[in-house]
Amino acid sequence: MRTRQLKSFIVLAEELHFGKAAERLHMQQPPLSRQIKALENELEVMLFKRNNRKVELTEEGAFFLQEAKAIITRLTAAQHTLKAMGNGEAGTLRIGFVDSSITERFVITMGRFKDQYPKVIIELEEKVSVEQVAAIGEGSLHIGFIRTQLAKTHELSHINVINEPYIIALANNHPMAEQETVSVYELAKEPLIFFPHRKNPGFYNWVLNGFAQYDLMPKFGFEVERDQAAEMFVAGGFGYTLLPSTSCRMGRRGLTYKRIQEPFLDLRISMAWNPAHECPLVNNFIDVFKQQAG
Amino acid sequence: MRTRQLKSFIVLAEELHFGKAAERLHMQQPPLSRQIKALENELEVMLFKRNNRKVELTEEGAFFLQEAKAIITRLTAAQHTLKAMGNGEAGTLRIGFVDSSITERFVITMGRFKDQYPKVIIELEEKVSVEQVAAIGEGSLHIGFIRTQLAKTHELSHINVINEPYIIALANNHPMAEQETVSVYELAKEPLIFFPHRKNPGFYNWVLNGFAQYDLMPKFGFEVERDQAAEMFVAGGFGYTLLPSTSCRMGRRGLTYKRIQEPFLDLRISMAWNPAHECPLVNNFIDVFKQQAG
DNA sequence: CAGAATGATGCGATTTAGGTATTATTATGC
DNA sequence: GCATAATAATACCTAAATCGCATCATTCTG
Repeated sequence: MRTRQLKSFIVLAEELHFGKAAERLHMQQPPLSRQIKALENELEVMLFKRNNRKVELTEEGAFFLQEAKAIITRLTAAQHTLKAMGNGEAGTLRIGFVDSSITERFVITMGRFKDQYPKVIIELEEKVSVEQVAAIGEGSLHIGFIRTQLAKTHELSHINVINEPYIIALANNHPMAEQETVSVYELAKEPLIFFPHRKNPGFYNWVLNGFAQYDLMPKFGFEVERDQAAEMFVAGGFGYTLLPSTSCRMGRRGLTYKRIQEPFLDLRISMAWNPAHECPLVNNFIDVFKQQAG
Repeated sequence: MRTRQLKSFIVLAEELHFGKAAERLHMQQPPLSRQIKALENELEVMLFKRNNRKVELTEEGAFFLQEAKAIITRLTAAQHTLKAMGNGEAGTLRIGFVDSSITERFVITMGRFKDQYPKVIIELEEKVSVEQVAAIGEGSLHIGFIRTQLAKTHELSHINVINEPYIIALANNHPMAEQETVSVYELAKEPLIFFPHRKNPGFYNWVLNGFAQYDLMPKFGFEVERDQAAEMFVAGGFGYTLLPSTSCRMGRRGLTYKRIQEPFLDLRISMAWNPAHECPLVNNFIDVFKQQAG
C-alpha cells in the first residue's frame, strides 16, 4: 500500500467523481481508477459503490475514510516535526551542569532558548565534570557546563563561560572588613565556614590545594550543608566563607565581600559539546548563548 | 512512501542490523538498504547513523520510529475492522421499529445479537411503517419492524414475526368477565379506554375500521396517553381496552383478558430488509432472529 | 433514440523494486 | 600488524508496477 493511494482515496471520497478527483491529484482518470481498485483488492473490501454514473462511499469506505485521514494527518505532522528537528527547532536537548555553573546568565540563556525554540524539550542533569565529558563523548549528553579545563586538542569543542576569582564573605563588623583586600596568610588563621568533605570531595580538595600553594592549611570552623547556613554563620562572626566573585551581586545585608590579595582560586566553567555529532540543536543553543554574551 | 517501507524501518530499528532485519522481512539485504535509503531521501532526514559495521537510530529516527509504529498499528487495526465489517461482525446496524413491535422476543433478540456481535453498534429508531419502508429502500435503514403487509413481490424481503389477535382487558368484577369470549356487538356498547387520536392516527383509524367491518362504532370512554393509565381505568371498571394477545402474559392483577368472538383485529408485524443491499450485518441479524424463533 | 457523461479496460513505454554478485570498509583474532 | 570475517553499499539485470493515451461500455438526459 502506498500513501499516495490513501491520499487518492481521501480526495475521491471528497469529490465522489473520478474525473474531478484525478484532476485534483494531477493525474489522469484511468490510473486513479486502477489505484482505487488496487486499494480495494488489498483491503479485500469495496470502498465505493459505483456504477458507470454514480460514485458513493460504502459503509466500509466511510469507516476507512476516517482512518485514512487520521493516518495521513499523523504522517504529515511527523514529517513536519522531522523537518523542524533538522533545523534544530524540535527535539530534546540534554544539558549537563555542575552546581557552580548555575549563574544568572545560565538561567537567562535557558529562558531565551526556550522562547526562541518552544518545541525543543530541555533535559537538565547535574553531573560531575568527568561524567559529563564521557556522556558528551558517547552522545548521551549534548552540552555540558563543566569545571574541567579541556585541552585545546580535546575531541570536544568548548568555550569558557565563567572565569572569575573566588572571594570571601565576612561579617560587616569583622576586623578584616576594614581592609581593601585580604591575604591568604591572614585567611589561614581565620575559621573557614565550609561544607563537609563528603558533599563534594573534588571541590573540597581543590580548595585545600589552593591553600597548599602557599604551604598553608585552612582552619576549619563550622561545617554546614547549605550556602545559606554558611552565610548565617559568617554574619554571626564565626569566620569567613568562599564564593565566586559574581555571587556577591546578590549580596546579603550584614556581609562584606573582599578580594584575596594573592592569586588563589578561580572558578572556571566551560561549555563543552561534541563537534563530531553535528547537531543543529546544539548549534542553535550555542548561538543563543553567544547572543546573550554580546 | 509505502507501508512496506515503514514496516521495514520498524524492523530494522528493532534489529539494528540490515542482514537480520532483511531475514525477518523475508527479503535480501541489498533491497532493504535501498528501501531505507529511499525512505530517508523522501523524509530528507537520516534515520540511522551507520558505518559499515554499526547501525543505530538517530534522534530523528527514534522519533519517527514512534510515529511509524503508531501509524502501522492504526492501519492494521483498521484493516481488521474492515474485515470484521465484511463478516458482519462490526459496523453500525440501523433498525427501525413501530411501538407495538417491541415484544419480549424483540428485546431478547437484541440482547442475543449484542452478545454474539459485541463490536456492532445498533441504532434503533422509532418510525411509522411507511417511512421505514422508504428508508430501507434507499439504504438509510437496514431493517424495519413494520405493521404494513408487504406484497410477496415487493422489492423488500420480509418475514412475519408477530401475528396475533387483539384481545380485550376487563376489570375482574366486570359483568362480561364471566363469559368465555366477548362479541364485538357487546363491545361496542361498552366504553373503550383509548389514547387520543393525535397520538397515533394510523392505529386509531385502524381500530375504528375494525368496528366498521361490523357497521359499528366504538363507544369512547376516557382518553389517556399511556398504557399504564389505561389499565388503571379499566381496573377501576370504567370500560375495556384493546391489546395484543401476548401482552397479557405480563398481565396485571385485577384485570381479566378475553378473546373477541368474531374475527376482529390482528397485530401483524413483519421484519423487512433490502435484499439488494447484501449486507452481512443484516444477514447475521436475521440469523440470530431465526435462532431465537426455534 | 441519440448523444453526452463517466467509469473501466487494453496496450505500450517508463519507472520502480527486488535478487544476485560484488565491492568497500571496519572490527577481530592470531 | 596482517589476514580474515562481518557487514553495509553498489552494480547490474530482470520482473513487476504504474502511468498516459486511446477506446469501450454503460447509463442518464433530452
